[in-house]
Amino acid sequence: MADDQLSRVFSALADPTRRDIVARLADGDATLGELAKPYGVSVQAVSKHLKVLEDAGLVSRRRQAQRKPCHLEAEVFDLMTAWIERYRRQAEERFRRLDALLAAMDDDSDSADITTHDPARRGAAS
Amino acid sequence: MADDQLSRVFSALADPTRRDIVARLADGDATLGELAKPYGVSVQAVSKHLKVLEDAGLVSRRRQAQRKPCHLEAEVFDLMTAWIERYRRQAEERFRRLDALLAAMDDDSDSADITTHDPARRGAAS
DNA sequence: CTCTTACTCAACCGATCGGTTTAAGAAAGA
DNA sequence: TCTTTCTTAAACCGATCGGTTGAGTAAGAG
Repeated sequence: MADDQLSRVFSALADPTRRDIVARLADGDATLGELAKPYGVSVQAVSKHLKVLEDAGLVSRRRQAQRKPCHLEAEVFDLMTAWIERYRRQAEERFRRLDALLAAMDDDSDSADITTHDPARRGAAS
Repeated sequence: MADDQLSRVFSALADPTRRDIVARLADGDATLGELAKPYGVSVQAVSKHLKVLEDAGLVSRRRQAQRKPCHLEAEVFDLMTAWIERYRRQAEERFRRLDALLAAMDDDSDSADITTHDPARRGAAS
């Protein structure tokens, strides 16, 4: 995997177990042992998941006696939403312009062939 | 990798090349050949990237003569932002309550009721 | 029909991933 | 100190990933 933070964050959240861990940490800090219980895997496996989340900056941990509770660092979410929103907006702006163009061509129709974008596709989710 | 769509979307965007492809498609549809040019890898490699994006629902393609232009399906972004916002909000709400609790304990410092936040509560995800 | 363009399929390769088991810290309590 | 509890490290394994090369398909253009 690439070593930039955005890649690490997306990659970390690509795993359902790690997303579930994040979901539980949104509710409150927890230790490795607590986090590991619900899953049918070893504590060591969950420890690895935690390390991935930590490397992505999504989780921080501070030693506290023997324990080392995990804390969700929600700010990193902003990195993703910023990226996502940027290109969503860009795509939407592009659609807006295309729709305007098509509308204009509808008014005075018989010029220009438009093969670059099929308006029938708009709004078709996946 | 897990086979649910959220995992596929996060996983697809965990790769910088694929994010760059998405960025370029936000600017307008493009063919495989066009997309492949800037990268120092084979056309086949880029074709694989496109397949990953297609399986995630981020890109659609329709045959058009020999070509098969790629089109960005920006609606899938909503799936991610919904997930991200949910847990960001949840974490922020939690912080808000904790701050309020600490403030209350500061005001009248011996009757604090710590049961308002139950750390054992489980949030389901994925 | 042949040639060229655009794309895909299949096999392979090294690296990484998610999991295991086994072993080794690190900190508190007896 | 010895024990117990919680966490990490190391080695290993099968599966998947990102890339390659080489051959194959689809559809104009001559």
